[in-house]
Amino acid sequence: MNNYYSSKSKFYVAIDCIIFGFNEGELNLLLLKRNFQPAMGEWSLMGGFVQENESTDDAAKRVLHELTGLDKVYMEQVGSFGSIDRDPGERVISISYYALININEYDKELVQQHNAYWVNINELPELIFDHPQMVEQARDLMQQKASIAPIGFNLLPTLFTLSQLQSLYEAIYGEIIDKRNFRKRIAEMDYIEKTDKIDKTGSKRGAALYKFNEKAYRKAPKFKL
Amino acid sequence: MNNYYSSKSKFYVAIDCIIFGFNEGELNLLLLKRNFQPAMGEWSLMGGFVQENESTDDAAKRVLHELTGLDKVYMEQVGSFGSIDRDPGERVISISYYALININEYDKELVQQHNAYWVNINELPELIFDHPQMVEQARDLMQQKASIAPIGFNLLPTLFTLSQLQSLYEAIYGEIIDKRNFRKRIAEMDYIEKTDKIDKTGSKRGAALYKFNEKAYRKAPKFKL
DNA sequence: TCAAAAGTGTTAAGTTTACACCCATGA
DNA sequence: TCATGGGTGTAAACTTAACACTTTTGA
Repeated sequence: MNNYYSSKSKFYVAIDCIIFGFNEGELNLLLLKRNFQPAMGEWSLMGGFVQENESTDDAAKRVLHELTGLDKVYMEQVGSFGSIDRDPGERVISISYYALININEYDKELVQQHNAYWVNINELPELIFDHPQMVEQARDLMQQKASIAPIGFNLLPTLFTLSQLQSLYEAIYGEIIDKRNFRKRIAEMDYIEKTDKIDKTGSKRGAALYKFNEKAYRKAPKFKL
Repeated sequence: MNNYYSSKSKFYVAIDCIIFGFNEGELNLLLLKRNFQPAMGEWSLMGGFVQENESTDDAAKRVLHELTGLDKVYMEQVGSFGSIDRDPGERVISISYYALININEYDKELVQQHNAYWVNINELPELIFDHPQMVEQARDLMQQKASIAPIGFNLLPTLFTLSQLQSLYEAIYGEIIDKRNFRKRIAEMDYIEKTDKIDKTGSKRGAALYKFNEKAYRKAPKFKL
């Protein structure tokens, strides 16, 4: 250590993850009912401490992986939270990230081991520390980002119906969307491709399944929903 | 310290400030030509380390104050930067904030002592570490925020002409704006109030001076530029 | 046969953009 | 008197929002 840094303080730096999932028309968060200290028995976000050998982005991936078993998940930094007493046990500076996962693909055993549950985002329990603010900021940021970039597909299966997609955006924005206007806008996005597959689970008639074509999107990256 | 935290690593946490000023139709950043180690002689953002007795937001205010002498400045967190080797001297996690200041009101002596200079944002020198990314993110965030909230006024004197205001927004967006359309939009914002004062410095004819009425804005907070 | 979700176009309203000349004044 | 920035309105283009009925099929 050279002299320049020697008189400075060091801090614990934590990661907290706001994990979004989408199921049956509702946005959900994956929350821990803590079976460990501190704040045992209370609800919190999944978290962990940054380690020496990893960047903060890598730490966020690791923490998400520890709970869900998932890799290569869409994550975005929300920001850092640095009030002196935000964690009553110790001074901890936390960096929060949100993640968008397909609710069918996570490791259910790991989640059970952590005592984690999907909770409807409109019916959240009380959360510890400043986690409510983290959730609020994550939600705002995700909503904003989802309106200008095609990140919503991370919350859906590879193949989805337009009704599912619409219902997802209705959940993200918290408002209903006109079906014809919605489909008109989707039709203009050539990278949202109709497949020849039909989903029969959602209706008697059956609905066409679509997929998001990442490569085609990169060629014509215009998106607005 | 309780057992929960004891095995975890601690980190230096720094603040870096992207300080925006506006002068003669141009956006500028206040940058240091470092007369200290590390990276002496190179250009960087103003920075400092977070201390035990302050929140990260307070640390950002302190760091800005150390350079400019200013208090109560509009600041917003850009995000945290946590690559392992971002600071080649030591592992340092940095949180960056941008600040909007009135270029007429800072403490010039302090700035001189720090060997800091205003640099046109379109002619920036090479910056150390990951400061270029911080600047880019700050610029994007500020531009985005300026379009939906009346933060631009922080870059102007209390009284300003519509030409100055337009020129500011042209600098923020990096594109020219139609004068009549611009003034139409301003006229709809009742909280941007015409005073009976005239600025004669910018033209022979003289231009009406306007002011931003914060209280009136809070009653009808609609803004879009 | 009917309930339930899928699918499909047109029009009105609102917003955004383009555009050109006169005014007041000090040098 | 003229060069300079200040100040003003209208029409066309475009975007967004509102709206209702037919189709398919399994129960």
